Amino acid sequence: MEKKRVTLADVARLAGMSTTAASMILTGRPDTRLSAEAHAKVHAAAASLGYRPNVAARALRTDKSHSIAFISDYVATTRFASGLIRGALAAAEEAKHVMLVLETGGEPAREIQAVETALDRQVDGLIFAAMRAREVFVPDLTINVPTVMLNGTSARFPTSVLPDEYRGGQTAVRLLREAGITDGIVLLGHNAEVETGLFRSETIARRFAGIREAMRDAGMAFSSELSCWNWEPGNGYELTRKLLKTKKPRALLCLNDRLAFGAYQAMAEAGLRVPEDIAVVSFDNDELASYLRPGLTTVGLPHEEMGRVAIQLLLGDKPEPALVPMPVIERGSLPRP
Amino acid sequence: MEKKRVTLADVARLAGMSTTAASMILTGRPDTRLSAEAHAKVHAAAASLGYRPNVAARALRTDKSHSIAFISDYVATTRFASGLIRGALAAAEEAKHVMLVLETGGEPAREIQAVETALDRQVDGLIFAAMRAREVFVPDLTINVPTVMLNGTSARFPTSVLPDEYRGGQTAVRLLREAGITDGIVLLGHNAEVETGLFRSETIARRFAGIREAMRDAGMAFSSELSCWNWEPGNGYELTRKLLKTKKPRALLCLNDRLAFGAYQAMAEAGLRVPEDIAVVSFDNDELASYLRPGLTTVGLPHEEMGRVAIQLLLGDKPEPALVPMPVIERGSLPRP
DNA sequence: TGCATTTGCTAAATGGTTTTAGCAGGGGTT
DNA sequence: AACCCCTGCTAAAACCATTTAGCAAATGCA
Repeated sequence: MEKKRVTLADVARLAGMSTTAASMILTGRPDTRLSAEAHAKVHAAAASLGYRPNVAARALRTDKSHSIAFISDYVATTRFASGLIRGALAAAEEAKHVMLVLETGGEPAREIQAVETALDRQVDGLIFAAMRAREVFVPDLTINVPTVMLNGTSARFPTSVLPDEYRGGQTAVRLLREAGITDGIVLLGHNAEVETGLFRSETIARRFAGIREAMRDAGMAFSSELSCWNWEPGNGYELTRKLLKTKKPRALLCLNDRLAFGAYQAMAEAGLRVPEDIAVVSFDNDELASYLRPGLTTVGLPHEEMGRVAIQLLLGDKPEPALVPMPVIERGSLPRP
Repeated sequence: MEKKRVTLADVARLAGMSTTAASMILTGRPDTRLSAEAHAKVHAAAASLGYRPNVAARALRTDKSHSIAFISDYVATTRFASGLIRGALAAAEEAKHVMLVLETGGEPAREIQAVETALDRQVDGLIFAAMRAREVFVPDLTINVPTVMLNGTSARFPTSVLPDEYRGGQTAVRLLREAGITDGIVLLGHNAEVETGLFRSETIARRFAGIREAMRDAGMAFSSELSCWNWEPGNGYELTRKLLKTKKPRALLCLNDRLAFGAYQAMAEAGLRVPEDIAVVSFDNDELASYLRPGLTTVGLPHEEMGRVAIQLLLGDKPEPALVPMPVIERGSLPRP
C-alpha cells in the first residue's frame, strides 16, 4: 500500500513534456520561452497528481534549503526568549522558510555542535539568539551563510537586533512626568556594575543611560536608589519592605517587572495602594505584569517584533543592525493625569 | 575565497580508496569487510579535510532526514507549551535529530501548510503539540511517517503523551491530608462543564475525577465549591474575596496556579496568612508559583518530561500512549505536619 | 592440483531536482 | 539562395551520498 511519492518525472510524463520543461514551469522561471499551452498542461498534471517537490533533491542541486537555524542559549526557560522564537517563526513562515531550532544551554561544545548541524543541513541563514541581551559567543567555525545576532551582539557578526533600551529608559521617565510625578521617585534595582556595563549586558546599561538622561533633561533627581544584584521578585520585596519602614515614596521606577512584582507584595503588606499611594512603572512587560492588581504599566521588551526583524534582515539584503522600539503598555499602576 | 565543500569523493581520493569504501567506513556499517588499515586511512583523510556529510544528499538517497517536525498550535503564548518544546528539543538532540518547529495558531489552513512543509522535507516523524491538552485537529492528508500527539489526542493517531491527571488529582488531596487538613477545604475553579468533559479538555476532567475519588476514599467532602469559567488570576481574586466575606476556610484547593495567585491577592488584602490561616494547594507549577510569598505548593504539569517522552516514542519502536506522572513541587503553602 | 569460499575492495546505478548546452524548424533579411 | 535569429522544446550533466552487484585475489579444503 506504500504509494510512492510523485516525482517531477511523473508530472512531465503525464503532461507529455520533458522534466526540464516541467521544472521550469513549476518553479516559475521568468525568462522561459515555453508556450502557454505547455504551462497549462504541466500545471494541470501537477495538480492532478498532487505533486510536491522533494526538498532534499532541490537543496542538493541548488544549495538552498529554504530553512533557517535558530540557535539559542535557552529558548524557553524564560518566557521572554519564547517571544523571540515566536516572532521569528511567524516571519519565517511568511517568507516560506522553515526554522530549525537548536538549544545550546550556552555550552560551547553544544554551540559548536549546533552550528555544524545547521551548516550540514545547508541552512540559508543563522540566527544566534540570546535569552538576555549580551555579547554572545559564536563558535570559531567558518560560517558561509548570512548570520544575525538576535538580542545579542558579536564582534564577528555586526548585524544585530536589539531593543532600543536608551529610548525605552527615557520613555519610563516621561511616563512618570506625564502622570504628574516629578519627585519622591525611588529607583529600584540600580547596580553600580550595571552602569559600567560589566554586569549582565550592555543593553541594560543603555536603559540606565536613557533614564539618567531623561531625568537630567527634566531637572529631576531620584529621592533614593536601591541596588541589588539579582532582579527577582524576592529582591524587590526585601528592598521595598526596608524602604517603606523609613520612607514614603511617591513612585517606584523598577528596573524590571519581577522587581515590581516583589514591590507590590511589600506594598500590599504595608497596606499601601497602587497607584494612589505609590505609583509604579517598570520594564519588560513580563507576563506577570498583567496579573498584578492593578496591572503594571511597563515599557515592554519587543521580543516578538525583534524575532520578526531578525528574519527580515537575514532574508533581505540590508544587513544593518536594528534597534527595535520598546512599546509602552499602559495598565493601572500610574495615576491618570 | 569561496572554499568548496569537502565531499566524500575528496575524502576517498585522499585516502586512496573508493567512495564506496569511504561511505561504508564513515557511516560505520557493521557487516563490512574492509581492512583495519582502510578504516584508518579513511578516518584520517576525513579528519584532515574536515569532512562533513551533505545531509541533503544523504536524505535524498536514504529517505531519512534525521529531522522531526514539531507542529504546535501555539508554542510560546503560554509558558507551558514552551516546556514541551524544550524537552523535545533536548531529547531530539540526544538522538542526533533536528527539530523543525512550526506554528499554526490552530488555523486549519496553516495546519495543512505545516504538515505539507514537513512532509516535503522528508521528516522522520511528526509531533502534534497542543498548548492545552485536548482533541487536536489533524489535517486530512496522507501522513506516512510516525506521528505522536503531545499534550493532545487524536482518533487517527493513538500514540499520545499526556499528563497523568487522574493521579495528579489524587495527589493534591493526599497533600492536604498529609498536612493534617481534612475539612474546611474549598474547591476553587469547579465548573460543571469541566466534569462532563465538554469544556476545555478531557484531561482536566480526569484531574477532577482523581480529586473526587481521593476525597471519597478518605471520607472527606469539600466545605464548598466555587466555580468560574476562566481560570485566570482575576477570577481567583474575585471568588476568594467573596468567599472570605462570609466564611473562613482552612484550605483552598485551586484548580490551577493562576487561580491560586488571585486567591493570594485576596487573602493578603484580608490580612490572612498562608499557610497559618489558610493553606493552599494547586496545580500546574506555573512560573508564578515560585514568585508567590510563601511559594505555592503545587502538583506540576510535567511539560518538559512530556516533550522528551514524545520524542522517545517517536524514535523508539513502542508506540504506546504514555501518561507522564505529575510531580509534587513542595513550597510553603501547606503547613508542615 | 582443482574447486569453492572468503576477503577486500570498486564500478555503476540510484534518488529527484535544476541547469547548461543545444537541437529542429519556422520566419525574416539581404 | 544563403544566412541569421527566434521559438519551443529536450538530452544530459550535475549535485553528493548510499547501495547493489560483482570482480580479482587469496585462502581453505579435499
